[in-house]
Amino acid sequence: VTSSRSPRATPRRLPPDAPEPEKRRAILHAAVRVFAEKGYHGCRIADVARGAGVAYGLVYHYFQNKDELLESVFAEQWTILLAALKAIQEGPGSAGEKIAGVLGFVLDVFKTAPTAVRVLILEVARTPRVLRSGSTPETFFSAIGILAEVVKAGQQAGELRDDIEPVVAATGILGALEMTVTGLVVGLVRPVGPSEDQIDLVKGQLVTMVLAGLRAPGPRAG
Amino acid sequence: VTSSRSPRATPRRLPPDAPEPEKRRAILHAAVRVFAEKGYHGCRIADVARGAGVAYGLVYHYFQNKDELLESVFAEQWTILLAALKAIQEGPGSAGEKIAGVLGFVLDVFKTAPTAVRVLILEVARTPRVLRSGSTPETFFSAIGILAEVVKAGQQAGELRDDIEPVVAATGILGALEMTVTGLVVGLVRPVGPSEDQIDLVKGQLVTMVLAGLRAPGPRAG
Amino acid sequence: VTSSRSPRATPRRLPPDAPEPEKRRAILHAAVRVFAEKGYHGCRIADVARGAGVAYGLVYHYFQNKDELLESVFAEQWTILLAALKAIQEGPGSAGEKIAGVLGFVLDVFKTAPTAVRVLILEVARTPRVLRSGSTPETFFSAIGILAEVVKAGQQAGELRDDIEPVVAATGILGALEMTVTGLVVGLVRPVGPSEDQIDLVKGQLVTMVLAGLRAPGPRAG
Amino acid sequence: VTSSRSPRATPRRLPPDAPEPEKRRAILHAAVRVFAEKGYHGCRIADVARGAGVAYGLVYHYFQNKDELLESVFAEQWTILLAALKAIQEGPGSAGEKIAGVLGFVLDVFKTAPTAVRVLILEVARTPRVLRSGSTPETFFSAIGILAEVVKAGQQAGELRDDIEPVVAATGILGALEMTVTGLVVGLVRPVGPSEDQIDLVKGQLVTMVLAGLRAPGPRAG
DNA sequence: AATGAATGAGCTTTCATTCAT
DNA sequence: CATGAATGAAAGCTCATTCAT
Repeated sequence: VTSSRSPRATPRRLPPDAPEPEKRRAILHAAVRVFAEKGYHGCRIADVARGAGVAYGLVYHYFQNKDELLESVFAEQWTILLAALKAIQEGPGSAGEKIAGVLGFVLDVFKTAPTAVRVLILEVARTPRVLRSGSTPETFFSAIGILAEVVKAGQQAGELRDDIEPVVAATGILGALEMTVTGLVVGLVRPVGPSEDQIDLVKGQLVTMVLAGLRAPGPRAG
Repeated sequence: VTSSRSPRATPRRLPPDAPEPEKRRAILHAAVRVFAEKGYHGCRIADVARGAGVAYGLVYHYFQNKDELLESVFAEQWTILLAALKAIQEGPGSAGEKIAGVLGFVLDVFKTAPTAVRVLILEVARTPRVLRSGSTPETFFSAIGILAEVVKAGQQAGELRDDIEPVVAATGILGALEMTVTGLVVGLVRPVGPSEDQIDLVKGQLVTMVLAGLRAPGPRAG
Repeated sequence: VTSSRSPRATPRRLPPDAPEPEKRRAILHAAVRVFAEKGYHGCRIADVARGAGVAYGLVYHYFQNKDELLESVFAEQWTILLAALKAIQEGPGSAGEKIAGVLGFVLDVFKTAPTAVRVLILEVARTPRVLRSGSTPETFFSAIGILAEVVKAGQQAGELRDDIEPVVAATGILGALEMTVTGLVVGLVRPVGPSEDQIDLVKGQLVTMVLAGLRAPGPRAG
Repeated sequence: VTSSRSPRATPRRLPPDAPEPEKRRAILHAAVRVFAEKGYHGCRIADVARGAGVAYGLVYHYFQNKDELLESVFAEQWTILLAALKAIQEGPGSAGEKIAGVLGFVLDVFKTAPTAVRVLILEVARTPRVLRSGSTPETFFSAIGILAEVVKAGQQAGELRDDIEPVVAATGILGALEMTVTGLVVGLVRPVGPSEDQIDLVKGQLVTMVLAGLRAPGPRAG
């Protein structure tokens, strides 16, 4: 693992104005695929280049090094996910509806882009320290933060039980979600090649369970 | 010329009767440490050998190769964990108590051996396909199976709600547990260097939440 | 972790059209030298690379692994030799002349490139099964086949005695040739540093003996 | 190749009186087998020990090191062969009969112990310099020497043509013999699993050819 | 922007040899 | 005599990274 090399001199990110070159895109996409397929360490940049149909060296033209490439993959995926979560958080609806929204969103994305979700889910928090720290502050744990906000709001509104710390609750929720997706990915929860209906079924049960676990044991809430 | 070698006659596993050699133990222990510290790929067998205080080659005397070594680490840890889960499952108590027991057990172990738990938690299901498949059938998913049994029994006893499939429930529970441990490990849920009290606190909240999520919405159970 | 690699898509052989890179040549040449000097097993890749004046890794850029490298050496040398034999076979002249031609050709080559011949002669059929089988069908035994054809033609023309099977004859001829070259190589037949005259002398005697052994015991051949 | 290690301190040959220990025998036998099967370098002493059914270290009890072991194998085999050749040389009969005797002897031995012959034939002169030189003066080339004596005697007796140097003749003869055996071993000359009759056939043709090649072109000798 | 040959440090694996028992 | 665990140097192979074109 050569991660801790030089202190990132020129972050070869694009100048903000220029349109993103097509091949950079291709590389990034290929990286997601290869990454999802072989994991962080099994992912050789030769594979990525081949997968993108570009020359070996071009990867290094667009990305400083392997770590920056993978970091970009993460960043991109997380940016999307976090934006969605934030939108849900700031949108209308009760805390319960928002939580259900988050669970539903992730599982819906999974239906259309299991590979990307797989990358996000299976590899996060298992990548070298260096990769996570600093340069990519957006991680699973940002997601936990957002969800914790939702929970806290729900508690203050009396909707959710308040004998559980928001962070603990959020952690549990996302854990359950992640493992469920993992289960779907590896074919545990359901036979592989996930039919959408099955996923919806699972989604419903997951939402039920999670909300029941958080709902304030109010005066006969139903 | 590795080509003309005959395929290892004697699998380097121990004969089942013989007592395990002290140094094999040492290597295994060192492997857990190094593994936990550097992750699967950062783990060089040179480190393991040094950590165990043995010569380089001895690792290869006891283990076929790096993969088999790490596989053994997994297998060992899982064997322990699964045995404990099974004991809980087959022991006395209601489904709720058993589930609480599982959550408590894992978090208790974490208090005494965070490193080992970390290995189990952080690296499992993130290791190369090859490693997981076949040789080590005991994985996280066996654990899910056991827990699903507990849930099913609870449902049949009318103790737990039955509108959630046991596997889905078990997946959610273990997911929440895993993410909680991860949170503890990476210092999200609480500041690092986990004081036991804090862990107990978290444990209580997790149990509360999980059980609330599963309990049958009975006639005013309180 | 070599396990999860996908089996090399592109065989590192050259595309048949492209001109052979200069350094590949250099590596091959160096391999012949080192190989001849130290034999199959004494031949370390590091030596070859150093001998060719290239970096270690480049060897693996052009050749899959050590075995493939040495296989290429063999293949190349044999290709040359077999082409020459075929040319002789298909050329003009009596069977006796052709046999003499073969013997002469090999010994002449030996005069100018003893190293290469040495590789061919001393290492052939002593290399691991794997190396010989399949991928390099051109071996000593193809040479025997060609020579057997010559013998058979000579027999049918009444020039050579026909109470000996062509294959047996060819085997004997090439055996005598090989051992003679070996003798020259190791300095048995003549003091080392073979003077050309001495070789010519030996050549003459060998040809005499071989032809006498095969000639049809005709009506007073003289 | 660790051949050139220390200058053989204690040649751990047995004291000449003691009977050879049974296990030493076993090791030697196993060495022949493994050697024949895998060649000089593929032959690991672990294999030999296992093949002999003795402990790893015992090999080192009886033999200084790997080279000495293999040397012993050679020495033993050659001792037998050279004794036989010498007996033939010093026995009665014409030069032609003696040459035929040598060819016949080797091919007969091959019928009963192809493995041993294979070792002798396929590996000789391909083993590291060190092994051949000095300690084991008995090599293929001693055999050539003996045969050359026979030829010389035949020439002086007017039986064999004298326009060929004895050494050259002997080299050719043994070369033809070796290659023929090789051909039999690898199944070129005849389908594998050599039926004895086929070998006898080949033997007859080989003798015919060799003698015809050497016989003095006398006054109508027939 | 694009290419891919070239580099070499770093890691895994092998195996002859030693030695305590 | 006999054992086999222990040692460690040596060599094969990988792959991130560079660079001339």
